[in-house]
Amino acid sequence: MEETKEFYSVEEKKLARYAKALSHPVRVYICDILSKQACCYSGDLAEEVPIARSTLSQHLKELKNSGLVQGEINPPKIKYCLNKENWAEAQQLFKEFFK
Amino acid sequence: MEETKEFYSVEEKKLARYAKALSHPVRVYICDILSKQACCYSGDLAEEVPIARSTLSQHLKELKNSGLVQGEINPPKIKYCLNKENWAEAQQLFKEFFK
DNA sequence: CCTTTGTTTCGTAATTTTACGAAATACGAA
DNA sequence: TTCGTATTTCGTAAAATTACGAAACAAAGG
Repeated sequence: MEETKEFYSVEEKKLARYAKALSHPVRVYICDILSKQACCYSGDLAEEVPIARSTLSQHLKELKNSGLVQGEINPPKIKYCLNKENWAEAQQLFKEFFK
Repeated sequence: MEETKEFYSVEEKKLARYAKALSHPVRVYICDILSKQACCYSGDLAEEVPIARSTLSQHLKELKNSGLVQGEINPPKIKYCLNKENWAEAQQLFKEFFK
């Protein structure tokens, strides 16, 4: 079946993408931390969160792919922060969506 | 590994659940319609949306399970509406989350 | 009762997600 | 260069998601 070219709006697709990034409690938890206390390291999270480091790394990768989070290399650590611009975009999209 | 009993907060889990419900464009689309123009029937959606009726039915089921949407049987049709109470809860959760 | 209408459930397949431990990578320090 | 630390990627497995068409269901109308 030929994809009905761009049936969904850009906003709908963006919102779905951000929602997907937030569809797992650990990713919500990570964002909660990042939004409340600036940046943090993968290792700091690994000590708190009840999952394997490799799994945590996967979740961080997904958050990065969604655009909500960015990682700054600061060897040998990697500092994760919110991506302010995309965070604001997501905020706006959800705000519009719910009203 | 024993699940660290209730590691995530109730809010984090609820938000993840709502986010999951909104993690597919068609479900965002359906909610968009329901939030803008009251209720509608599965068949009305099926005519617009480029997916099989059975697949649409699955998505509606997920929206119902998440609590965002409710269905009223009105034979032989089923009328879908937003669940206002849960909608408001989700709105509030996302609002708090992003600020 | 049989048919039509609107919708969901079933069976199935392909893809994606989630998870883990082991191995790889990258860098600074000894 | 070798070691130690911090983190990611790889390989893999189990479970969930997404999708479809066929079959089932439920109620109204003939």
